[in-house]
Amino acid sequence: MTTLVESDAAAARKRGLTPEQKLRDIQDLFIRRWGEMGATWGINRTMAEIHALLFITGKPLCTDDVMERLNISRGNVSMSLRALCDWGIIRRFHRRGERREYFESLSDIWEMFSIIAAERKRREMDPVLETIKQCQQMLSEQSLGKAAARDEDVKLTRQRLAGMEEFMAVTNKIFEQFVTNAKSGLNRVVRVLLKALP
Amino acid sequence: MTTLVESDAAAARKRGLTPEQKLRDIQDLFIRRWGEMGATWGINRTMAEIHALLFITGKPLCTDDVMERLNISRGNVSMSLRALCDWGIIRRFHRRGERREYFESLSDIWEMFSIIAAERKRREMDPVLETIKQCQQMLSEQSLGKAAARDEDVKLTRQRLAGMEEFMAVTNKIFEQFVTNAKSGLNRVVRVLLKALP
DNA sequence: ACTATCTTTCAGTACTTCTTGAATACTCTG
DNA sequence: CAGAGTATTCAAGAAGTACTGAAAGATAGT
Repeated sequence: MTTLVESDAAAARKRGLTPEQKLRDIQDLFIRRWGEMGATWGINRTMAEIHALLFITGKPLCTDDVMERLNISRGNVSMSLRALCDWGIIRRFHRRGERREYFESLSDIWEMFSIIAAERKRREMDPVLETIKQCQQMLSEQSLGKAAARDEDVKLTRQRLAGMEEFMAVTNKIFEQFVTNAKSGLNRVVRVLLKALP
Repeated sequence: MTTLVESDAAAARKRGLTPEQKLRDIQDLFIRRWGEMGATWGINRTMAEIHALLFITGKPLCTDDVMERLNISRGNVSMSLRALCDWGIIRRFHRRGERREYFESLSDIWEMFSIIAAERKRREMDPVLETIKQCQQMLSEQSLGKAAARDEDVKLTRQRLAGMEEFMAVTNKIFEQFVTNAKSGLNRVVRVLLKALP
């Protein structure tokens, strides 16, 4: 796949494309890869590609720009742009005297990452932590009775839950740090981490 | 959804289930949640559930145990167990004098996390970093020619690529730390990080 | 109020992924 | 080595997701 893309671009260059076309090819390379990555992380490929496009060009684009560039339908673009806005990693924006709306990506990757991390923590990790606590509560001596609570299997499960709780709690904490220290602070976090390690 | 599960379990308790059944209900609660979470992270729900089952019970189980417990077909269980083994987060294992094979989950969550992080880095982040470098190379003055290389749009894209490269590089580094410090070391990493932060 | 331009929605379709179950392969044991 | 018990594979079908295009909904200008 990559090979195909590469050789297309390479061939094109030799055939003497305009600089604009070359730039476009290079951007497409990035866009595709980003889309592929998104797909494996549970983000729909098209949405990831649209975001990659807005990010990599660094320019505000309108619906038709995106449609033309990525060959997708108006409806799809509309829904995906809305979703990206909901996530908060692109901004709608309006040009005086122009009818259509433009969209542009946040430019700071650390900030985008913070936003996404916060949201995924809230949506996916918090509920798990809650469930773990609930399970622990249900496995307590009060809930089960003394005899049952001493059962080997119960003890094992309790142990596993405790391990998982610790893990989730620490992970959550790290996420929180990333979130509250967004932007400038984040770099600090990372520098601290990297220096402190062998 | 949760409410349904909860109230089922609660009702059952009142009807006087055996301790084994109660334990089972509680484990199921965890298993479902874990499955849901997996799904949003690009891991197939069933696979996540099988892993959760092996993890939470802490006991070796055979194919039929899993089939019966989660109501899934033999073929599906077989394939999912293999995939989990490939990931390296569960172990196949053979009991003397018994014909069938058993499976058990690693017990250390930090270790499992390391394993998964390493693999996803390799499969998903490394290729992106490589693509970014390739794009940068193609945008260099040598590749584009002097005039084109000074173009505003080219500069913008170069800037975006640089930002992304930094981000990916740092993230990769963190992942690497997690991986090489697996197990005991990991806790240290985390403690360092958490203490160093406000 | 009408029109031109742009956006959103959504039913239907295309595509992808997951699951099953039956066929096949493997592996012990007598 | 026959056959019982188990495991694996894989084609077909089911379920789930994503995408389109056309129609309806907005909004701004006249």
